[in-house]
Amino acid sequence: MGISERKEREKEQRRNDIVDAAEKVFFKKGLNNSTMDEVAEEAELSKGTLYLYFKSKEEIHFEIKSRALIILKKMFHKSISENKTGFENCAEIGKAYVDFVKKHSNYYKAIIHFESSDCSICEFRDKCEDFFKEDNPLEFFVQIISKGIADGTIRSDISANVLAQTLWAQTNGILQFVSTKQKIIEFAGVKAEDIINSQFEIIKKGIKNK
Amino acid sequence: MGISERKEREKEQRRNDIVDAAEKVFFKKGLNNSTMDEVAEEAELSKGTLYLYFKSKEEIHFEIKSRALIILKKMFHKSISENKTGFENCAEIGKAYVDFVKKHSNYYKAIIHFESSDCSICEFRDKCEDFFKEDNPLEFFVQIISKGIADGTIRSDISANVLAQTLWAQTNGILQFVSTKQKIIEFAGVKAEDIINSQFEIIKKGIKNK
DNA sequence: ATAAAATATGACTACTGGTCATGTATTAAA
DNA sequence: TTTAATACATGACCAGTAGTCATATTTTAT
Repeated sequence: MGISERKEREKEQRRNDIVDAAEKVFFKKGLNNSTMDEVAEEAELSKGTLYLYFKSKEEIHFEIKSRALIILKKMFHKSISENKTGFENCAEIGKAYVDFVKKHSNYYKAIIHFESSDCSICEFRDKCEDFFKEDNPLEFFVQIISKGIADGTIRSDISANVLAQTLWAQTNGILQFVSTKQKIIEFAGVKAEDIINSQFEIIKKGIKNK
Repeated sequence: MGISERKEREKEQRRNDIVDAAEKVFFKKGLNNSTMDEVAEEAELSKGTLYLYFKSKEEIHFEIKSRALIILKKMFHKSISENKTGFENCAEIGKAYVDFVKKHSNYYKAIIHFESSDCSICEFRDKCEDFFKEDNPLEFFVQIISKGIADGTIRSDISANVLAQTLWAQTNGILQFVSTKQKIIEFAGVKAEDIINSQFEIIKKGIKNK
């Protein structure tokens, strides 16, 4: 029987609608200035219904972050030129990330939020698994690093897994810094661009083989 | 007359007492689970009085972060061996930062909080200036980098200012990652230590001259 | 047609950051 | 010493909001 399947689809659809509504509200007014009542109104549902589909405001926000990661992963994929070396691919991915932050700064803020807090949501085993499944750009990055190690363009004394996580965390630090500390950066008489370029230069030297 | 000065001192003292109390409460229960009433009780003052000395809960938290930066800066200073090269000093500072996070994880959380949010408190010009004054470890780091460029042990194609900010932001990314994502890291079968070592290795290669 | 299950509602509660009218202590002036 | 003025302290109170739950409606199964 297809009824339960249809119901499942509808439920999924409604979850999506709620996230759509939340996105509009959160992106417009910021997470902390948005209320669940506003989200409910935007979704044309009652507040109680939101809690039928999500455990908390934070969980909706987490869903937005998941969307962000999906978009980011797609941009990573698109950025790759198959005929280039793993090392060159790495630079392409880096550029794609910078691009993503420029184009989708609101989505990036959602990523920052969950990168910088040991969110209770992530405490569940299955959410950890999520982190390394479809959603996550990191897994793809590991592949590219592996390719670079295999083709001899990336240093081989650090495992692909560790290297990928290191670069991911580092780069998040940089992007977080330039996207939340603009005033301090300009006060110091530096340009965000310079910091990003500097990051690329350091990494290039830092991971190149020999 | 010394009266107004004494009053000034007393006021400063009281501010400190309040921050002491807040620290106890925040560190024990976490910022979000702590209430101003609890802080008031711990400080043996009424809640209204807290607001005579601080504009908001966030401002008290900001003060805790400032303390964290002072401690960190001291550890940076202590870590330096005068007779070594700028390049070697950089590694010492890096180690000192890792040390700080281990020893003072609560203080580090306060730093993370303000590194990862474009906090409204920092919007004022004078707070930006603070960022580069007594409190801030970054200024000292710039000096060390400059030393390294001068003694030829650190690459000179990136300005000391830019390089320092880049490394600072990067390293924050790493430390934030390992201190908030332990579960994900271990789930991936990696050790936090490995990521930190990997970071050091990349940076060493990345900033060494020639 | 009817019972049961699933879904939706919005008034309500609990909590908490921040305020403010009302003190009380301290200092300056008469 | 008395009085006025200023600075400091208080806690009952307010406003805003995440999350709940008894009730109502719709959908499905019998």
